[in-house]
Amino acid sequence: MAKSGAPSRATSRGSDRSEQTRSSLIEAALWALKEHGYGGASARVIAERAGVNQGLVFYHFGSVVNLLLAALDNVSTERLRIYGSVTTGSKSPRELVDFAEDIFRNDLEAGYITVLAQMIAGASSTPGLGTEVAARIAPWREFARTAIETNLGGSPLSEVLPAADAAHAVVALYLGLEMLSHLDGESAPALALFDHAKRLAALLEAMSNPAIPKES
Amino acid sequence: MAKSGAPSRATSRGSDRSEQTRSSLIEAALWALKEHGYGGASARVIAERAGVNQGLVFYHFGSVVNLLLAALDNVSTERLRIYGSVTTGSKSPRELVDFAEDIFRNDLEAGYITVLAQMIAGASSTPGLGTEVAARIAPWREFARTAIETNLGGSPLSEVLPAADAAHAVVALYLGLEMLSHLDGESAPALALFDHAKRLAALLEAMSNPAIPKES
DNA sequence: GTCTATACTTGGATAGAC
DNA sequence: GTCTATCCAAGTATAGAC
Repeated sequence: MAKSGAPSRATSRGSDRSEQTRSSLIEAALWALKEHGYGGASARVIAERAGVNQGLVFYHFGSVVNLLLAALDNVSTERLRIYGSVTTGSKSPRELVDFAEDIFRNDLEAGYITVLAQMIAGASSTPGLGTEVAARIAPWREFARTAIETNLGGSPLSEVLPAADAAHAVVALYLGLEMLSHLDGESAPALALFDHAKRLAALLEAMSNPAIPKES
Repeated sequence: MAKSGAPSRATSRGSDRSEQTRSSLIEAALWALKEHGYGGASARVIAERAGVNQGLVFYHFGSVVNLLLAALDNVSTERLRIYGSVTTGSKSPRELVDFAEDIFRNDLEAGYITVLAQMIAGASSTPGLGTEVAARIAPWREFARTAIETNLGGSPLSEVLPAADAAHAVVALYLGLEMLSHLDGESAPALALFDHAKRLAALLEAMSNPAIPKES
């Protein structure tokens, strides 16, 4: 049952040489998506960035699209690993906005939303890609829904605006803000919105508890 | 100073043969953007749809990107021609949401937002395209700002949320909702949001005028 | 001035080397 | 099993025909 060629270091499964090229290709794919968008994320560009032969994209992933999906998979799991643990605990509207801002800033800086937006937009150009992308970002959307649900579930706001619809709006807003930020080359207008949202949330809290300054 | 070749019908400037191919190319370009996205809007695909030789794209527009920008120009002017006249008149928040919904439904159906989103996303792949697109959609954004400004300028909401920032959010939301609608193949969740928004607007109105059922 | 046939470039994919 | 050299298709652009 000996694996095959090189007998030297058969420790990690799948030969760590293979694993190395795979991961460097994935990293390069993410870079390409952020830097050159979906249209500029070609096998050649990605391979050059990774410092490997262009054909390896197809050997390891079968197609460029599959590589991009694998990259998206990586981002998704990494993202959920970071934020998944923070989702617990009931928050006030203001704290929830703070939380949302943290995530947005972080995602924006890391380029996660760029990757997401480019993959969604690119799905229009590549038959069959849409459902794949949709499946992969379903956890993102579910995370948003849960965060809103568990933190505003009891609030009167949830009566007039169901968590599922609110989450849909939030995700859409994230996407749109990213695209405009990217287009304009500045994220200030997007970030300003969170300040306003915080003020609105504070107002909302004040209205819910009209005259209860402290209750510990 | 005779123009040149065909003397037969020199009525419309630029020879109407030329004008005809130009307009059919623009129409085909819009179709391609909606149907196949930025990445699928190639000279060959567009020309085939228009029923003309592929080289004409470059003769008439210089490059594919220029053709796409011309198409975006067409959409922009058409859109402003339709909505520009409706912008006047002060509306209540509820009426404003109604107005926004009308525009969104119309734009979505016509595919205008798709074209917009694809061009913005595609700008990441094509150097220099970003500024061109930004310049062309500036009127769209200005229109949103003005509509909010003139209709909610006096409202207490404008104190905590400036019209410029609100417009930014609205445009971003439009873009994001379109992308998700396109991805999921359904626009119901997006449209549901307008119902909620209408209810919220009604609530807002009721809160502003606590106990004035009629004043005619 | 308008259009077509052709040249050139880039990108996806695989047959075959190691 | 891993990778490279090579092939083929698609895309942009232009030289030259009408």
